[in-house]
Amino acid sequence: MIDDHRQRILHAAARVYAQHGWRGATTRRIAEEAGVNEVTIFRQFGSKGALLEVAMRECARIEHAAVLPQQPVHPERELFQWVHAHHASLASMRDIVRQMMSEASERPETAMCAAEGPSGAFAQLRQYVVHLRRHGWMGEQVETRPGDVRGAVTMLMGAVFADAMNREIMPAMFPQPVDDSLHAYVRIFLRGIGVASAPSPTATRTVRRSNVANSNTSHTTSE
Amino acid sequence: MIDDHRQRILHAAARVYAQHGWRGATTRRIAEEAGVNEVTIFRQFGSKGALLEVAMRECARIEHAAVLPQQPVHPERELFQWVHAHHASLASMRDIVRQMMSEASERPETAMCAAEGPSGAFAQLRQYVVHLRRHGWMGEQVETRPGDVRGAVTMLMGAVFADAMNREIMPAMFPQPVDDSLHAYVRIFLRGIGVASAPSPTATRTVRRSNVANSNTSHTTSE
DNA sequence: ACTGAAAGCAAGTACCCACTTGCGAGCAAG
DNA sequence: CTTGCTCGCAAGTGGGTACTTGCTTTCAGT
Repeated sequence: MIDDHRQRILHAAARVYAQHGWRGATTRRIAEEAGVNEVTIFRQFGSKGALLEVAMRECARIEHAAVLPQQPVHPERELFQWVHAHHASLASMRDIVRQMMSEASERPETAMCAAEGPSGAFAQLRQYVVHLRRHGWMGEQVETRPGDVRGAVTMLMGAVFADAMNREIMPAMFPQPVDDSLHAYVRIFLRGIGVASAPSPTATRTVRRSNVANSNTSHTTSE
Repeated sequence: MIDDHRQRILHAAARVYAQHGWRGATTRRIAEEAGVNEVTIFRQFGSKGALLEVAMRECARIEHAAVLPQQPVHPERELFQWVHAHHASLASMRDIVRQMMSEASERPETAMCAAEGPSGAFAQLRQYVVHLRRHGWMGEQVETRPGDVRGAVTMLMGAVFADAMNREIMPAMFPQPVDDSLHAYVRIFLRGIGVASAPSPTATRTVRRSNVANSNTSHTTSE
């Protein structure tokens, strides 16, 4: 209540920036969108640059609630839910992320800000894969080459990112509804890293033992 | 030779636009970059908008030379080469594509222009999958669900797109060198759509019969 | 009712932008 | 030599933009 104006200005700034980019986000437009006098912006934030910096930092603080479990039970379902949340979160910030990326060369800090979300999700997914292996979900990977698991993680994240960014402007590349695509991504990802529909009991037992033995140094880095 | 200035201005416009976007691509900057007087731009093209339109149309006319064969012989190798070329092409236009996408809402025609390349590649890849199936490379797909093949095509294209666009600004998400990643994408894609390392003879025979049945499609069987 | 902080309003400053105009220099063809 | 074309140069126009200043209004806390 006390900072009603401040919040309104911040949200308006984010909206206008998302639509028109840095140069197009004029103080006049932001003030108009916020229903506030232009001078108020300068009194509150000092300058357009300071305003946008605060607005972007605020915007980057969103974190998608979905979390991958440490003990996989139903990988396909768990991954789909997670991917779905990640996709929704990215899609809701679509315009802002696009602007930030296009200004990466001119204002590098904004690009860093846009990279935070996906990078965190990437790390989460890698950790989940470690748990999958530890709990015996990944087969003998007879055909899997050394870098393929890492590549699969990058591939899934990239596909979800591209889907969230481009679906609306390139309908030809997305013939299926979102959920169908996401399900397909997840299934192909799991097949790609050699996850069957049930964990192999022997592997489960083996890893359980080794987990008890050295619980902290376990082969988390090996993929 | 005769249109030395015109070409210099066009190239300069593309470069400046790629770096600074539409609003940041001022006629002064373009003229400076081209080593030409600002007035020359207006005499040659009439307006900044007309210049950029010509420049973007010119830029979109690039087409990546790689073509997928109609008769698959070594899917992994063929796909990698194709994907590699597509990735290189996208990466070389990275900045321009980013700008175009960020201005999709303000200038829709530029987004259409940016979508041409990927859409064409998408259609090519779908066609290649048809040829793979027709020539017996795809197994009984006992586990493949109806939309998964389409999803796999979208996924591969999306992953390559995201890789080309984001690799440099989000190094955390791309731990491997480009070629390793691309190889992984291709292998996971092939595994995802159920392509083994050699075509199944029974499937080949089956398809051969159906090809004879309706032989209007040119299937170029070489046996 | 009084006070002080915050907001609105009108006007102004200094700059940048797209675009125009007028003029003179080079240069090739008749 | 003249004609015609293109280019460079200098200056200017009208509009937008970030930001400032001075003044008035509003309104909550005392």
